[in-house]
Amino acid sequence: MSATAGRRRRRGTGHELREVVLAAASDLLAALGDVDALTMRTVAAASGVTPPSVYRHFPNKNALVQAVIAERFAEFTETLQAAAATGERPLERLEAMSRAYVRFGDEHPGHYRVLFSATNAGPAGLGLTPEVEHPGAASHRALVDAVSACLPAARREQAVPLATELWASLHGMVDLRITKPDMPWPGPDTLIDPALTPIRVTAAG
Amino acid sequence: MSATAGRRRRRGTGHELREVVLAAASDLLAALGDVDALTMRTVAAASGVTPPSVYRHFPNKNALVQAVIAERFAEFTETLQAAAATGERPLERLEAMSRAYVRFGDEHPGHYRVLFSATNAGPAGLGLTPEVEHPGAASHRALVDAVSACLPAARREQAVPLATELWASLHGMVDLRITKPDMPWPGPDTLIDPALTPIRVTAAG
DNA sequence: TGTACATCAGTGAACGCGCGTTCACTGATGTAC
DNA sequence: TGTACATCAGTGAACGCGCGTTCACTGATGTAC
Repeated sequence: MSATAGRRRRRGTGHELREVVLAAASDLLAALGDVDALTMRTVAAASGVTPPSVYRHFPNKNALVQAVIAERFAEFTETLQAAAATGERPLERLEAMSRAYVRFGDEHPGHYRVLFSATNAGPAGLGLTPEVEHPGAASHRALVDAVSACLPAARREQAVPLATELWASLHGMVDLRITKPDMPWPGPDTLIDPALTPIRVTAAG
Repeated sequence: MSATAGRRRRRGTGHELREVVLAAASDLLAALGDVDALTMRTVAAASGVTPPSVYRHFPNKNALVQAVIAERFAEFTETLQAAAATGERPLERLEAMSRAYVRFGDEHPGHYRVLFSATNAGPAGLGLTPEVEHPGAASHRALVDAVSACLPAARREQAVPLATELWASLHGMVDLRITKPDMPWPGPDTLIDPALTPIRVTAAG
């Protein structure tokens, strides 16, 4: 993040600055919570470098943002999976995963918004092509799998709608807690338990 | 929206253009879904007028945006209350209100995002002062009241957390359906019914 | 070991653009005489 | 009824700014001889 290295970088190790720039952009997006508010100039300054240097490592702003998003989605997916690994029974694992989801949003509100609040349409949209898999697809699969594991084989076809409904609840509480921090929000656990009720009912009944 | 009136407006009726500008800004925000993507120039052009004319009726962009938000929140609140009026029993009324909430988001995705997705912090934040009531406070009260009416008197103190949880579910499904339209979303009714379960349980048990 | 050279990650300056906003001005209107 | 005037909602042009991005250039480095 500082300019100590300057121009003294050695040949063949040119990816050092790439890492620095990526980290700076990630930190700035965490603070800003908005892709449009990020500028190449502030990324360069936070990396201790002039703006054109950033273009030696990323062809344009969108490529830089996409790289950060890919990194943070990977981290998010790992967080979910690590939490799920702590439980014994499938329902415990799903509950741990749900709590980890909300905790990620609470602890990284800026990143959460960048990952989940972008429209990908209109002028502010990211240039995602339908050919490539969405960078958040892995986390979505993790959630569907965790729900599926709770259901008896005969009801597995309900995993997708049930996971979607759970996702909506989790996303809603995280997003509202971020955008309306002044409201008297109940603790996350108060909200997570009821969100799991439909899955418990389907699993048991 | 057209330039027919031109400069021929009469003294004392100067609010005609104010209405035109307000409607143009509202339509543009519906299409853009993002306050930052709205420009005073496009508002002026859509109103059939030059940019400085807009400043005869609104002191700056933020004031114009706030006026649109106030209008649309009022419309949203009326939509919720009108839907609630159709039901007989309190639970029917709350269900009708929930459906109206989701329908509003489906039918006015751009406006919904402008109303509920703004951060009010950071560079893109709206200049809301804590002194004045939030423009969406009335709709929130309507939801709390509808939940409260479903509960026996002894459990009324749970109205706020239960309403918050319902709000999170509704907001989550609307927001995700808007931002990820390519996903295979189940119909809204499939998602609304489970979201009401905690309230049904609390009302009955 | 010493020197000439090719490489390429960095720089300083600038580009064109669109933005919110301001300025002096204009000319159709309603009013006073 | 006719004319001079004050009003003020509109205009055309421009401001300063920050943005993404490009350009020719530089100078420390590793390599070949």
